[in-house]
Amino acid sequence: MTKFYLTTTLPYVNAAPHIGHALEFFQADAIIRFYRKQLGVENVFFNVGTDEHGLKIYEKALAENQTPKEYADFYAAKWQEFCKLFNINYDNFYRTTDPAHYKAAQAFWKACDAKGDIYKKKYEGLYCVGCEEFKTEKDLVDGKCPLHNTVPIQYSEENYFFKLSKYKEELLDIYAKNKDKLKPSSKYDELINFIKNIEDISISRLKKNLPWGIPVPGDDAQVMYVWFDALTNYANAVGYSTDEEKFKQWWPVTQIFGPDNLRFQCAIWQGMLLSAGLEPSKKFLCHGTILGPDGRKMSKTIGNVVSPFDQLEKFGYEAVRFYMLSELPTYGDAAYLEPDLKASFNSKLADNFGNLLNRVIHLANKKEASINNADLVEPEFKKEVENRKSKIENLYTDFDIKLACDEIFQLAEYGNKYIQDNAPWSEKDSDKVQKVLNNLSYLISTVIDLYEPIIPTSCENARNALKNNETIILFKKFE
RNA sequence: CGCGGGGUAGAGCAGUGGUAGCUCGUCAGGCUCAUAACCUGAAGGUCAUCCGUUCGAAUCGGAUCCCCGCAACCA
Repeated sequence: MTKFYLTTTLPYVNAAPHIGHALEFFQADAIIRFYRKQLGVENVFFNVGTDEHGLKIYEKALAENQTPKEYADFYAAKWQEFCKLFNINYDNFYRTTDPAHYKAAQAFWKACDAKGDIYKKKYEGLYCVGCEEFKTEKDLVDGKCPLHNTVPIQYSEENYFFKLSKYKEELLDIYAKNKDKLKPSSKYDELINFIKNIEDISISRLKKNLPWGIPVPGDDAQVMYVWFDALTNYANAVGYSTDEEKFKQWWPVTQIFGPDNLRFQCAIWQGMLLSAGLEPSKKFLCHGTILGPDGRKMSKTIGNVVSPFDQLEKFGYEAVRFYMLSELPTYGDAAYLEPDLKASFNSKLADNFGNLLNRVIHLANKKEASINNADLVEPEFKKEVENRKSKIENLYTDFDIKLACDEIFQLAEYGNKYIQDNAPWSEKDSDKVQKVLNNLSYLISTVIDLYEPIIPTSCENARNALKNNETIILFKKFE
């Protein structure tokens, strides 16, 4: 049986979830719900979690008079709450402070080390805490990190390095042979460019400077660089180093992440996998950035930040989710516009889909027609619905969520056209009425199935209403 | 020449070589089962500009102009 394993990136626990996270989680959750339907729940695995080490967290925790662990616990709980509020139905919530993660990350380290890919090097450099990264003089502008506008800390350390450069050719080869590994293809050149200039990376820090990390195996003076330990989670989550059978079943992973993660997920992490002797990730989905209503990047200074919690309160999780999945481009940047959210909800869900459901049930009750009999659906009608359905399923399979939504909308619209053309309300022949309404009930149940990954709660309500011939207002329109 | 994304109907977007599409909005008509919903038709674009490749370009190449991201929160 085919297995499907999907993971989001693990958000760094130094801030509350924002609308961009919501996008990533929505997309992942929609994809996973689709695959659960296709393959069965036992054949899909959905991993999310939190990244909880590193200097930034250490410093923030100290500033708030907490231990780093307390600080991380607080935020991890917040993220779990976030998932609950937005109905993100994960199979596993991974925390990098989990003791099991320590072991697995160390096992991963040892595997790379055994391959001869980890070496010690004295490093004198400027470290930017914001980036969690060493900088060279030419990275700096006026002695400051251009990304964070801060003066980097002068470090002189002997650290462990990972021979990432060793895998340059192999990585290039992998991508040359699998150009569709990364979606969207527009990111491909950027990635190749990065890999061509790839260098070995520092993967540890001195423990006396940074106690908040996973100990390097066999060297108590050092802890792993946060990125190194965090990335291994994708493998560890499905049993790397602890349950080989399980791991074999699920690996390789499909990953979804934002544009800033491209190099980490597609280059560095893939190099680590090669070193550890594991298969590279199966597929990468790189979503876009949600911009403020003014079309610019969200910023507190400008004041164009959209909060997922505010949106939830205002519109409910499904309207927000529907808007972000069906209206915004799946892979491009897009502005978050509340008027568009309302308009798309009103027209596509309430007027188109909800209203169709309502009028069909109304008519069926009024005309005493029995519906929901899939065997009696007219072949030609059935064929039309099935054709559209398989087209939509293909779009889902290719992770083109927005395009799939467009087609589902068209299918419901087809139902509205059909009922209009056949006008069962003025039809005298009760057999004909019966047929038309039964056909429509079949179409509606197909729409319900196809929309379910996007708006699960409403689809369940719709299914119940259809089954019990209850007329309901499925979607209440926004003012 | 720092890196990258983008400029397609009033708005938001699809569309990577073959007669310009979708949703919303607007206008006109129809229907009346339904959440003032539904259906039909129409108006509206020289696909940023220029040059080139091609039988043929929104789509490929070059140049130019403009917008956006690459400081903090952060996908």
